[in-house]
Amino acid sequence: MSKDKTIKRKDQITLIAQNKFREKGYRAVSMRELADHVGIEAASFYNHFNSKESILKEICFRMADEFFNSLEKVTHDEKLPDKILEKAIQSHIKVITSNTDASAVFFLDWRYLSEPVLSEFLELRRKYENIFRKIIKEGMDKGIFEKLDETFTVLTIFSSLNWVYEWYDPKGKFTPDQIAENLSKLILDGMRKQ
Amino acid sequence: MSKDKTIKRKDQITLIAQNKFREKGYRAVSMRELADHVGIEAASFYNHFNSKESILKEICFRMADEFFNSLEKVTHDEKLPDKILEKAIQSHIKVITSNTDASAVFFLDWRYLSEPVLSEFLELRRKYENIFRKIIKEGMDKGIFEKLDETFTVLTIFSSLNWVYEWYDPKGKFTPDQIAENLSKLILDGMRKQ
DNA sequence: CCTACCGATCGGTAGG
DNA sequence: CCTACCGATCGGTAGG
Repeated sequence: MSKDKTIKRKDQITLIAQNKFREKGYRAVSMRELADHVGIEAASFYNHFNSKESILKEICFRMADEFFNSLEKVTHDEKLPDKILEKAIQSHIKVITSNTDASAVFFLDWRYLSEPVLSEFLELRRKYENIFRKIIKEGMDKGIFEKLDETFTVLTIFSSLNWVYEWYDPKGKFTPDQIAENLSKLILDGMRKQ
Repeated sequence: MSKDKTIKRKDQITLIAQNKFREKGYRAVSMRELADHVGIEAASFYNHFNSKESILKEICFRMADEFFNSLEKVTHDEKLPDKILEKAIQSHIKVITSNTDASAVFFLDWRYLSEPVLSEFLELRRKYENIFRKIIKEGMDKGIFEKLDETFTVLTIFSSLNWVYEWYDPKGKFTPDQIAENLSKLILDGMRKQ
């Protein structure tokens, strides 16, 4: 029970930290400010986290997990490169739109991670991007996609996907599925051999 | 002559600040660190700038100027929506690739601007985006582009364009013109009516 | 989880 | 452009 309570408090802190980091940026949020929102003293944080940075680490690596778990299902289910890519985009968008605050931190504040955690993080990101790259390469090799530079294509795809946290509004006119559909169409039509 | 020297020093500071802000993020760079790189004492900054934030302001608004000036020429020269959009993308990419450090600050650190400057900045950005939006709307109305949500389309275009500063390498395999060409193709083919 | 506190560093100023 | 300095705030610790 005491264990349960601790875990809950840790989650609560993570949630509030995500929100404040997203709003002001990691470096602009102090432990005292975070403490005010949680309703404890700043010193009490250190019962749950070793440092300010370890909160950031928690947020960034949780998101990485989400992305990987979500993508894994897709690559098992589909076979055709354009279908896989479509589903992968959908899965990626789902993760972002379900965690907009954490996404902002994941995409913007990861740079404040220090070594060796920083390298771990970048390695994860590279691995994730490589899965997309492989799908794209296969589509090009099979003549489904136009032959373009792979790195360039992956970079462009991710830049449009990874901006969604910035403008997605749960109460807006697009559902996550509609965003994914439109984005897929725009991207796939641009890539497809004509 | 004394005036000339002052202006040069100010430019030198701006250049170094761009570089450090890009590398570590605005909030993570101290006046003392900047001073070390410039080769003066931290206190001496205040002969050139009123505050740390006014350096950031200088960088952000210089970039805004560059974007506007560059776009203005394009909209005067071309008439067809898809041609205008192509040229506008090229001009946008040129500005980014010619100022990668300043671009990073422009795209990431503008959020540390405080009011009322922040609102001024956002207003400029909105104006710039609206020029693109108009071009796109015209293309849709004329049946050149597929009818999609304009906001969505503009957001997606900018997200892929505005990520270029992150990976562009002057010594890499793509010239700015080639990047613009590939990006235009990917985007326009995705949008064009088929 | 709190009180009490630390050294370090921050942006900025006074005065020359 | 520098020396000398300011108050405020930072992340974090000791000890209970």
